[in-house]
Amino acid sequence: MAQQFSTHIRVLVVDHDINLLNAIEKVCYKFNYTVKTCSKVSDALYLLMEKNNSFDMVLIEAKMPDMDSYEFLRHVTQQINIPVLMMCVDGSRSVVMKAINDGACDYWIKPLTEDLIMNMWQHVARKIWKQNKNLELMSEKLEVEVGMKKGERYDLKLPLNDPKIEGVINTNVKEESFEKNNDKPESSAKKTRVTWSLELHKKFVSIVKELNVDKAGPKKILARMNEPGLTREHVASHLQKYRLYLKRGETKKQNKTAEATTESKISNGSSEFDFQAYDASTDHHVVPNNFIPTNFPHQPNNFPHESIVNAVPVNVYQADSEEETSSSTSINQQHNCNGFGTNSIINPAFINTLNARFPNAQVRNIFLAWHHPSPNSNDSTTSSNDL
DNA sequence: CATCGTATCT
DNA sequence: TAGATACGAT
Repeated sequence: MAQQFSTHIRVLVVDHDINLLNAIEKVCYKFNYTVKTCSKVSDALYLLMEKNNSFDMVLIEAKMPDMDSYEFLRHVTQQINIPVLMMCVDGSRSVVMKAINDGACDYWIKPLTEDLIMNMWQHVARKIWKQNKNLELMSEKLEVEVGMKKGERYDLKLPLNDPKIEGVINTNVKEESFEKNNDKPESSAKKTRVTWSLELHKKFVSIVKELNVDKAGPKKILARMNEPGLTREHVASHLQKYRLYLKRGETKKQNKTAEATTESKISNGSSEFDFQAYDASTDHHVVPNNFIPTNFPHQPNNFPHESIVNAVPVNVYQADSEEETSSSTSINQQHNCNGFGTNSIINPAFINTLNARFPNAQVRNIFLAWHHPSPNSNDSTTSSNDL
């Protein structure tokens, strides 16, 4: 069963310890990953650059002799945009947080177990899903089986286990590249509504900062974002909001220093910013160890997923430390906005991707089930041989 | 013209 | 509220 999970995932493993590389490689074979190992960061970089799109994810040791792994991490997550997992014997909190802040999607404390590797495909799946989410456009809700037209999105009332899902997927696969064809004829281009996920926003912010304090125009930002489907208008609109947010932040700061004493702030509920934990520069979106991420992929309760234990994923909506934010927004509420909820929106492009990556129907369904837990998913694969 | 910034709409 | 759209300015 485990083999199905990892089908077609290509992973690059980087570590100075050849023995470990061999061990990992072996386990990767066992779970059917396509794996390439190298013992130097520079080699890894070269491999990634040489031919892009040749790997789906990277697993790298945090302390490498020849080059700073974190630099590598930042580069890969930002420029190449594939998930990077870090691993190290050092599991101290600061180190882990640094890794996560720099973009690592997980952190494994050595010694590793087979389970970690067995489950690492999930990071790729997650990434794909998030990307899909960013491009989401909510057009008219259609019946699943009726009138599918190019470029439209479908509101799949995900009936899990419903054999129709298979049909839908296959049907949609036929029409590919709906964003490539610029059919002029009378097509009233549907404007996509972009959801600025935290990830996307962080990317945005880092680009704005890098592009310098000054006028980072929508055009330039867009160019560096390199996100298919994203338009200048999208960026412009977001930039406007972001600037507003920055302004509010400043005035707030002033008010704050003015009233040094008598804090007494019960966050008057009103105008405290909720602009989605905006400010990717601070650390407060990182939460302590053993926090279970709630904002993504709800897994069926018994889904094998021990790897997250060591991870320190992000929960955007978790109150930030510096002030008790508008507390009333419960995390549970956020669940609905974030996950697939009851009605899931899935677009054809995403289905294509999903289908390509997980040709096995069962795996796809598991992936979908991931967002739509159902009581009858049973998994009990557990093996933990130390490497 | 293209792009940007702001106001306004949904 | 977040994101899209309209529109005048540069």
